[in-house]
Amino acid sequence: MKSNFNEKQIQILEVAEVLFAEKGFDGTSIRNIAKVAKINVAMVSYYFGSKERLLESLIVYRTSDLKNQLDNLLQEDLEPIDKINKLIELYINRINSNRGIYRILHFEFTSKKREQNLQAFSELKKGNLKSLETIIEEGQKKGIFRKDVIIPLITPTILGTFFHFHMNKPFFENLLNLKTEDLYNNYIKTNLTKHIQQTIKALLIYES
Amino acid sequence: MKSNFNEKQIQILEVAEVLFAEKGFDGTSIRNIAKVAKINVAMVSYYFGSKERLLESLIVYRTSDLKNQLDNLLQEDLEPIDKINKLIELYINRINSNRGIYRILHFEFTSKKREQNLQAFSELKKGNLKSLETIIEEGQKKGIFRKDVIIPLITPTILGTFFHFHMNKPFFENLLNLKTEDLYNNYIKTNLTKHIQQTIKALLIYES
DNA sequence: GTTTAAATTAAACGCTTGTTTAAATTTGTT
DNA sequence: AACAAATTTAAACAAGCGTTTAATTTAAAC
Repeated sequence: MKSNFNEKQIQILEVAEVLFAEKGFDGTSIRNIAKVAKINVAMVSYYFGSKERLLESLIVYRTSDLKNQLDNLLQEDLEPIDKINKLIELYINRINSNRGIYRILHFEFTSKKREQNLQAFSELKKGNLKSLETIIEEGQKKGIFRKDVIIPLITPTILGTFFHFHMNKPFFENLLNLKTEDLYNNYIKTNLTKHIQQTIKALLIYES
Repeated sequence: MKSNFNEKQIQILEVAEVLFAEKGFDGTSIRNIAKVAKINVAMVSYYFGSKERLLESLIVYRTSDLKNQLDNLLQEDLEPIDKINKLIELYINRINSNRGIYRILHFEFTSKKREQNLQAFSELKKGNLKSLETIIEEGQKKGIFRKDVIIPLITPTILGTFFHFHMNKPFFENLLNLKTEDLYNNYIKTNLTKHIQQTIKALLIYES
């Protein structure tokens, strides 16, 4: 898919992503973005109209191809539990390599004041949930998954675990001795991913 | 435990809590706090020194008695799994009835720029983890809990699930038809709490 | 090469920010 | 009642905010 933004716009968007993620939307000024991106303050208004619209553009720019990735996964020929594991891996990989925008989404779109812009984001989440539902129902029909799980609460467990870990990065770096960025990333890719997969598997398959 | 803050200070703190939670630290101005609390803008500086120190005071004011609650739980005469369930309930109840401050902690103390104030908060988290560890090791000794779980990752699953649900409140209100505040609260108290307990139990007890 | 449109700039706009000042008021003590 | 200390106030401060303006430079079209 070709992007609707030109070079200059992308340059601004990517600086904005870093700064919004680092210091929040309110904590970042247009002058701050302009300085880092080495452009004039007026360029943001010129290209995006306003600071608020810059944020919207950023979200469009970064989340437009997730749905495709999920659809591809659904059509693979795998056992339900393997699909779940792959979905967890996909989520974590994706969020982990787009930390900036997901941090921004997490921080800015949970507050009341931005509820009006929520629609596109909300549709994205509903689509994601639908994909998960499809996989789980398939597993239930096959008699592999238990039927008393509340499917909409599984996403919070997957994403919430990851986010809570990542949002408390300094704490866990210290606690688990993850001194370098590589060690930290590796811990996410292996231990944290495995923990989440293990947790969801236990939840779906366990029979008391 | 008696509070170190006088009436006027508490009045300011509680308004600040509401506004910080609602609009974020950067999104809330001292004049905004002053207007809602019906005091003069200068009073914040007079009583707390600065806006930043107001935030620190707020955290002290709201988190000073959690440790006691956890210690009491540890000394109860219960099976490990019941202690875990009670701990989950305690966490959720506590966070749920102090949503403001936990939202603020979650939002403000995960960004790089406030890392220096993190120490007191970090100690709190370490203490909480220690309590959880004690319970799980007890269960492992008794042969009830599996031994290949990564204990520090259980807290992210418990709290992360809750937070992710709560941070996406508008989405889940819509999805699950929780039209009133009462319905929403009740869903947390019953279904969400049960989901988390079920998840952690499955994780701890499941044997492949 | 001239004309037209797009991009970029510096400067200014009015407004809000956190904090300080110094004067006024209230409260407590003798 | 008189004094001192604590509290509260309105006003001012400099600095930063998002956005707009109008002039200038660059690029494209003819």
